[in-house]
Amino acid sequence: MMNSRGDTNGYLPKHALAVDVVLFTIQAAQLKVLLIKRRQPPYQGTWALPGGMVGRDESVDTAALRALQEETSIGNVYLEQLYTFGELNRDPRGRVITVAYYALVNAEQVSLRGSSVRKTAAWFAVKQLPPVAFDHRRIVEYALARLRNKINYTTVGFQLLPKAFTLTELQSSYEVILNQSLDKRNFRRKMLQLRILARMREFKKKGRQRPARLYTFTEPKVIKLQEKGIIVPF
Amino acid sequence: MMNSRGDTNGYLPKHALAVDVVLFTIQAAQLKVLLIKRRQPPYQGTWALPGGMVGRDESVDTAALRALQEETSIGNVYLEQLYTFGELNRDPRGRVITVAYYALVNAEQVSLRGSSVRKTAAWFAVKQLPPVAFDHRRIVEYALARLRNKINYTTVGFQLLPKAFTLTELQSSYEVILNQSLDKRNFRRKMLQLRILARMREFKKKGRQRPARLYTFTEPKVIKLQEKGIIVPF
DNA sequence: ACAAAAGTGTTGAGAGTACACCCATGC
DNA sequence: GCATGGGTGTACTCTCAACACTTTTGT
Repeated sequence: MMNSRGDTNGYLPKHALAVDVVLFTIQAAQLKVLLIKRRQPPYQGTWALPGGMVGRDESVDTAALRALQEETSIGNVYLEQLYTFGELNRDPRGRVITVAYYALVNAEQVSLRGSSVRKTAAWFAVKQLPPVAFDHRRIVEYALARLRNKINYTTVGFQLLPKAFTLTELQSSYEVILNQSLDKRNFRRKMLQLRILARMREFKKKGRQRPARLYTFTEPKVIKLQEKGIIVPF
Repeated sequence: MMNSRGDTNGYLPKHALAVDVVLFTIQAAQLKVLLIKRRQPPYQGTWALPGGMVGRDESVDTAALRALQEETSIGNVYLEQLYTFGELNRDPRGRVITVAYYALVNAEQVSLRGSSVRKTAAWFAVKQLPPVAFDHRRIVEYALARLRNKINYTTVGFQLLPKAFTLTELQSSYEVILNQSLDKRNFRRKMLQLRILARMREFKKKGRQRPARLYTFTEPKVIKLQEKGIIVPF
């Protein structure tokens, strides 16, 4: 019999606790997610989110970071807890509760540890996900909704870009995430008047067009904009 | 050695999993939280959030609801998952991970099961919390931030009111949550133009002033407003 | 008649939206 | 000189924000 915290009369149920991470990046003007091909049952041979069990002596956040680093080599990542999925039958092996996270990286800063014999990791466009294991599809949807929402009033979106970027690249990342096109002049005005970007001396020369001015994000980390936000939703 | 989901080589760490619920209500023009006086160590005699361990055969959401119903008698509650706190040393007894929730009730619809010998439950103004057990202070702060944010673009706030309410009561609940006063005319115009409220025939007569028109919330449940929101933040 | 809360409009400022052409470069 | 993406300004609309007086009731 168990009534409230700690009042367990000697019986304390324990649970398998997992973490799953939706790692987003932008490649080839598409929003992509990292998936791992499972080598063990259940769902053997099916793609799944990077994840793992939470160890006895690590925090849940640490476990999420570790899961990511087992599949990729990345230094700084923006990692944020999403939601905990605690239904009874989400894992065919039995009761497993998972704490889902999402993470954002610049495609250039990450390399997959795909050489391992035991695992295969690959990027998939969010719009064209293969069949995925467990309830991972739902988790990806959830993460995407959060990301779409959050780039409107925070600067998380900058995590997907390299340190120096052009305004066109920035706009393109917003368009890919929101899945809609934005007005170039309005976007630029809005971004510049937020006083978040520093104009660099350098230009980006790519190809035979006019070089584009490079900018950097001046804030030390992700900031929450107390104003009306960056891009107006919907 | 443990690498990724299910790849545990026979060793699978299991964890004690708790739920904690921040139950908000409005009483005497104050935002209040329900706390329970602990009867067992650790933190014996200290106030704590209602909560409990997640059982083997219940979902995490169910456990949160159950924790609430052990302390109060309430029917429908708005209950939403907040965040999972998974640090190593948040509980002096050892590793306990907690999934925090927040809930909103109308003060008239809830009655405390305080008659039990073993427990004492009481409402405390959020502004004047007593010392609380574990990291529960942080959880309350987190819940408050979420609530403040959410009433700006959803209708969760309506959960704190009875079915029929006056516009003044509605405004007052917003003011209490946001901890700031709002302009009466602007508030009413904004609320009415959302087309969410139905004007009732009845009036509320309280005392010797002019009677106030009663309204009901027309939507079946909480809705997310895709527009600019209800009250503009900050 | 007075105390108390209910109810009601207008104006100015700022932000959002829509929209089209010239510029700098490489080939 | 031309193809390619880079870069720029203005006018209209709409929402937000500030602000004060009249109405209805009970005593």
